[in-house]
Amino acid sequence: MTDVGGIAADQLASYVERIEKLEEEKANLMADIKEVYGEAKALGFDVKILRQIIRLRKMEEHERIEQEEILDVYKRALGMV
Amino acid sequence: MTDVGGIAADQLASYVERIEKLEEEKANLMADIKEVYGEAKALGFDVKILRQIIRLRKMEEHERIEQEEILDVYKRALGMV
Amino acid sequence: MTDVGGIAADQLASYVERIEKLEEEKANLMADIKEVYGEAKALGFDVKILRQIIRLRKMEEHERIEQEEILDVYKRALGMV
Amino acid sequence: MTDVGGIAADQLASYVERIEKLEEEKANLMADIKEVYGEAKALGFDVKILRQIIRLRKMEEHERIEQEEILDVYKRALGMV
DNA sequence: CTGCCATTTTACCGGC
DNA sequence: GCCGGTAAAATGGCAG
Repeated sequence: MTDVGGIAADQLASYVERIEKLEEEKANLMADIKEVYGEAKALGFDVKILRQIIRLRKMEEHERIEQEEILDVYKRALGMV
Repeated sequence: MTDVGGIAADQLASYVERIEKLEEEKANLMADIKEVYGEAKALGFDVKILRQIIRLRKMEEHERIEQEEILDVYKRALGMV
Repeated sequence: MTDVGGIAADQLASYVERIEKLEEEKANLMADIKEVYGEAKALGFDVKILRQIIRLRKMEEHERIEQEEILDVYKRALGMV
Repeated sequence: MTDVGGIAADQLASYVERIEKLEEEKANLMADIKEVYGEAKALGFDVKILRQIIRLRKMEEHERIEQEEILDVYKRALGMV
């Protein structure tokens, strides 16, 4: 299982590489996002509020999903499958 | 400053859109990363350790050494050898 | 600063102890909470929903605070101190 | 099962109360812990490392050793010496 | 027993 | 330089 002498070392290296590549892309995106916030700020928008907006819009979706889940739970509880 | 009446509303909408688009891409990447960890796990690698490796490699070498040294000092002070 | 040979070792040990003690109490509380959820579940309540209730009630308070904060931000933005 | 009409409503309210009370105590403890870390920091201790220590001490000794060993194996496999 | 979701914890980043 | 809040990582519980 964990004999990382032999070909497993190559596999391990491969996984590490793939993850690091993806993480780098992610870091770039995060930097982009930050930049956008910076721009907005430079134009006078309140970043804190802006973040709240983003969060709320995300939540609205989640909330909808969640509501559906609750509904579903109750349906099941009532045998309405 | 924050009078979001007039063209500013458009700007605000634009920023929100841009951010949400970037965040979506980010979410996708995160899903990809998760998937890679899943693969590695399926082949018998220890995911927890793998994450540690990724974390360690993110640090500058000297920084990592330094932290390990401090940790060691604390361990000795506490008799954790 | 970090010469942990000498009295500093005692200090360090003291901090570690204090933290561990508090963490233990916290762990106990968490166990208690879990137990309560377990009881409720045993009586037929849906734990997931119950958690949502708790979360919502907590949020309502936070939301209120948050609203006040936003209001404050806008007041400041408008020079209404 | 989840018909919360009748006496069950009282039960539900009771559970909510109990949980909220426990959560409040938990919040207090968390504040205390934070305070202790703050004190330690004020005296020159490295909080981040201190947290690592606490985490390490939470593990069983042999478990900790084992993890360190696996980590070492992975490091070698990746040429991180 | 595995994968998923929620919770908790850690680290980061900005303002004061 | 610290402190607060905010987001990411990691851990743990639960269901299927």
